[in-house]
Amino acid sequence: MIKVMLYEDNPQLREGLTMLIEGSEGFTVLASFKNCNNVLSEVEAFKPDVILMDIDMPGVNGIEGLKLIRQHNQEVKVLMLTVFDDNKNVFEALKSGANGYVLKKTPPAKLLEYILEAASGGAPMTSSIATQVLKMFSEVQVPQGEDYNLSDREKEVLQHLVNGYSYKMIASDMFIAIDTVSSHIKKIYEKLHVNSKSEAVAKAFKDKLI
Amino acid sequence: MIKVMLYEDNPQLREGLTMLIEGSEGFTVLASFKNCNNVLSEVEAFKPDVILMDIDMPGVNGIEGLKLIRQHNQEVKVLMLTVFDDNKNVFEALKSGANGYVLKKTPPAKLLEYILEAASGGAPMTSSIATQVLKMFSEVQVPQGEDYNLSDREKEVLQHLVNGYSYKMIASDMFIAIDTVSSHIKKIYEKLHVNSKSEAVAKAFKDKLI
DNA sequence: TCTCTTTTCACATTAATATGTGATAGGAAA
DNA sequence: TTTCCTATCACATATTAATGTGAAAAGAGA
Repeated sequence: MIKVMLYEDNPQLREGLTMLIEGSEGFTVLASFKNCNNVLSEVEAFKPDVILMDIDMPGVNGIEGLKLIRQHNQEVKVLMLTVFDDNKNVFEALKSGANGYVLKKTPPAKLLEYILEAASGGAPMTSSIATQVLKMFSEVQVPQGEDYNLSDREKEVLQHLVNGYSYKMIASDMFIAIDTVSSHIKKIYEKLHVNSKSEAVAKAFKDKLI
Repeated sequence: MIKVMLYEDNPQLREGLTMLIEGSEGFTVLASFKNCNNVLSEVEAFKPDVILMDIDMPGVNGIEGLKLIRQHNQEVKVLMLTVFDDNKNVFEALKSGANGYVLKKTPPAKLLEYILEAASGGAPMTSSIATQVLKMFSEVQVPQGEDYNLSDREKEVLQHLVNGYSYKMIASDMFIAIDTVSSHIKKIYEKLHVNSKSEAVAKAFKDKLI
């Protein structure tokens, strides 16, 4: 028996969902609320398996509610329920530890399937949400950080610069003369098109050379 | 009719998949290959709707193949196919623009459903993959980089350091004396526990102060 | 073989940085 | 009101960094 809790401000939808879930074999609704104002004590009291969480609610909304829950409870599965698949909320919810994200227009049968999937450790997502999630990943595209053709020795020196070493320290660390360090650094600056240590360090971070 | 291309090194599986897809109403296999060595010209020649791409292949593997494809073609849907749901590959594939990620143990009927879903712009994912993807999101948590209590003016100076400005440039940019810049930087070094520009810049990047 | 790149070193000079000490003024907090 | 922090500026000095010029050896590649 999967124990469900419901957070949804619309009374009709709240009733409808309750009836749907209660009327299905293997599911039960422990309680339902119209906002997350007392989410912590409620979840603590009812100990549900899955929480259906609307995002747009007056008072403490669904995302804030999720965050509150996750501060104390990593176990309970939280399935976000929303009308819109807008990017910002999706990202925020997933980042905050949601276990799934489905649209309200999901057909009843599918919704029960999603609840079951969440309860058993899956990550149910409406297709349009999954597409968005993938898009977020591909937007993380590292802009193919240029290579600048640094030689091995030059990379080594750059790494030392990033670590905040002075020429003298680099020289002693690499067992070479300070003038050699200077030579390498001249070459590095030339290749990176910079002319100071801090610019080189910044570029190393930005282009993920290190 | 959904036009599918297949990259899979195992001959049995390649044959099996071909038969499955060819034998299904509305699907056709344009061609299949055992590695991605010539993926660009092949995709260019056949213009498939969906590519089923194995990850572990000798020669150019599936992830490299995907990257190659995405350099020239953003349209074709690429569905990654693999035995393992290991974290590194999943992330790399999604980041590189995969449209879905399914395990080989997926039942045939489900696989066809996934292909269809990919073709129509969805993002099919095996449940275990979706769970992983969500986990990645919640791990993105920025570890709340320390604050160091830099004053506004100090943050401004630090930003200039990160941009590679010299004391002189900062002074002229902020309309203050170079000695004032020096004072600010002394204070910054004190607060960040460093004692050089490049260390400060590195720390700024590492702790996301800028 | 010749050329190019990398790695190494040296000497020299100017510019920039790091650091110390000290001072003034305004605003916020105790 | 006194104290603390911030922001400003000044002077001084030692260290470090940036840049130029030049050179030699080793290895890769044409």
